[in-house]
Amino acid sequence: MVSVNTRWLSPDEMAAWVRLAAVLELLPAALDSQLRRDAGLTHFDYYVLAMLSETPAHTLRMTALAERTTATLARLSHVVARLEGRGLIERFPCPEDRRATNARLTEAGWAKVQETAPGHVATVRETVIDALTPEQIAQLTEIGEAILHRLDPEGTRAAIYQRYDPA
Amino acid sequence: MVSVNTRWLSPDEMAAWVRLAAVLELLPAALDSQLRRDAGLTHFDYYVLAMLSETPAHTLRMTALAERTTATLARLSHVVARLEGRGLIERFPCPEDRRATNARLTEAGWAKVQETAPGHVATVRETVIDALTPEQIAQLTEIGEAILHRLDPEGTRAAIYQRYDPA
DNA sequence: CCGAATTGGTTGTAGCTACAACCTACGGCC
DNA sequence: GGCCGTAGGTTGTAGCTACAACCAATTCGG
Repeated sequence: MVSVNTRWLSPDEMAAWVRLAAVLELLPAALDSQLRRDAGLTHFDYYVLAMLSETPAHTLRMTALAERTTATLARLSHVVARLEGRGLIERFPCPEDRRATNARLTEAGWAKVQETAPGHVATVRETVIDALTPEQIAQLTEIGEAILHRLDPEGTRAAIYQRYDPA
Repeated sequence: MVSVNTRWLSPDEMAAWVRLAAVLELLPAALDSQLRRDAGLTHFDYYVLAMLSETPAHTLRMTALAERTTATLARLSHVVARLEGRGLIERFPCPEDRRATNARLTEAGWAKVQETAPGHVATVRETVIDALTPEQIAQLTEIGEAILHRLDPEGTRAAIYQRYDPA
């Protein structure tokens, strides 16, 4: 099964990949640890709350929420169940489609987002945004776009980011 | 505790961050799933074996291995214990320092790396490297460097990548 | 309409990671 | 040369994710 003529990485490619791999390992840990320390939330928990907070009624169907957070429905179901247990989210059956479930931010959940957001944004600035020049920000957008196009050609899972178009 | 004047992200910054966050979520999953399917290894398992395979004697002290894989010693200890149970790695006390433990690739472990590497490299090419132009590869190296400098100013945890210098 | 396939979601469980507690060996220092 | 602090690792456990099995509601073909 082993290909006899693998195209190995050139030194330039290796340099880029090794750094990306290290970022992949360290950055999620850094984000998680700030949010856990300051708000008792994982990064994914926060993302779920944040996505709900950006809608007019602070409400989304589970499937829509799963798309916006690039998660599987199973994972989302577990996470929302925990957040519901903590009183930050409430679930109720969708009137239009009786298969579906809506998730809505509670008052406490909305308050949690508002008090957590500044610290999170500050961390993102410190570790990523403020480390880069404006040109690099633009380059990173293009690079991210290119990689996501390979990871998810249909754009079904990560459809959200298209709303944030720099143009 | 909430800062009254948070510097929120501009549209350009938001565009870059949202894409990076999506990559952070999807890329590790893609790498893990290929390696799990084709070799029964997690991406971290593979990294551990790969780092050992790059040394002359296929041997490293646990602490050194932890640095090269940017992991905590506790995590590495669990992982190596599992890989040892599968016969891919063996541990033995370090002669020079009786506190220390050496980890060495077994024959089977070395074979595993050789048969797994091509498929892994192919995945890295498909999802990242071949999606980018040579200019973008260079830009990604710089961007990764800048972010890592914030995540780990001392360079203690991710010292390895300095060996792969494009210059 | 009626049955099959599909959509929307939940739950059980195995496996990995983080965190903290713990143990042994080495080094300095007086 | 004994004591304290630190370095090097291991282990126990709680919590999160992935995977697969499962169930109910809807849609579609004939």
